[in-house]
Amino acid sequence: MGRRGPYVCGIDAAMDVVSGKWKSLILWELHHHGARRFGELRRGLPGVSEKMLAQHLREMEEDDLVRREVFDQVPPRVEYSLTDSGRSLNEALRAVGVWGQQRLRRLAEPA
Amino acid sequence: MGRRGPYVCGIDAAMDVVSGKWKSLILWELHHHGARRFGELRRGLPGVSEKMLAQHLREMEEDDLVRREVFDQVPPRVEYSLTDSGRSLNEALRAVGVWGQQRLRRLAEPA
DNA sequence: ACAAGTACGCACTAAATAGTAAGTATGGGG
DNA sequence: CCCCATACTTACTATTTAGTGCGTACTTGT
Repeated sequence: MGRRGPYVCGIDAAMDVVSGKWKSLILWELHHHGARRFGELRRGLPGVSEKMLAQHLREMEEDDLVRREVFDQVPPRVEYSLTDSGRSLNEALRAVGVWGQQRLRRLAEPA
Repeated sequence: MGRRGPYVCGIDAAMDVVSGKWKSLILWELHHHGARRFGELRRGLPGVSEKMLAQHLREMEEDDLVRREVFDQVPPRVEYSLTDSGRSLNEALRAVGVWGQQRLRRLAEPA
């Protein structure tokens, strides 16, 4: 899929790992719910398909943003949580989220 | 192109306007060079095609991130600069850029 | 016996995004 | 006269990304 470098600067390197329709939302979900199972995440992200969710989680695992823990049970149980790197990325995105909320307000009030 | 809403949260609303291979870099270029002409931007973003640059600039103008000024001269002169909204988005992205630089360091030192 | 829930993988299709090459109008330089 | 530069647009193609639906293996519930 994506490129994983070479990057011309930090923003470039960061945007590469968050670009993907659901990645920032996955980060957010995991951040404020802690560990979540595949199905919980799916229900928390209305509209995501199983395929995309799995694919994004794989990539984020490869990029060391999320940790995947498999419990040897039946029915299968798999939990996802943020790594330190994922947590700090999510924090770095906070200011962006605030900007986005202002944008939402601007869009809502056409003045 | 994209969606321009509806958005489930601020991050979503913000990511929508910065997603695009060059948008964050355009923001950065305009931020630390001030007003720039089309050709200057193109030369400042190695690898961008004229088509993509024009397309991204149109979208960013629509999203009120950049301002476009046309000078009635021959040969044509068009200048792009950040709006207040674009400037504040760029500031919000600063933390993300810092995170990305750390990632670059991690990628460089495979330790 | 049969459907549901679990966490996916795979094949196929559709849609979005990006690249390439050419064309537009104008004036200056060789 | 022809080419270069400016700032694009358009047409066509290629690549990437996303959506749909089915299959898997096992267990509990009806």
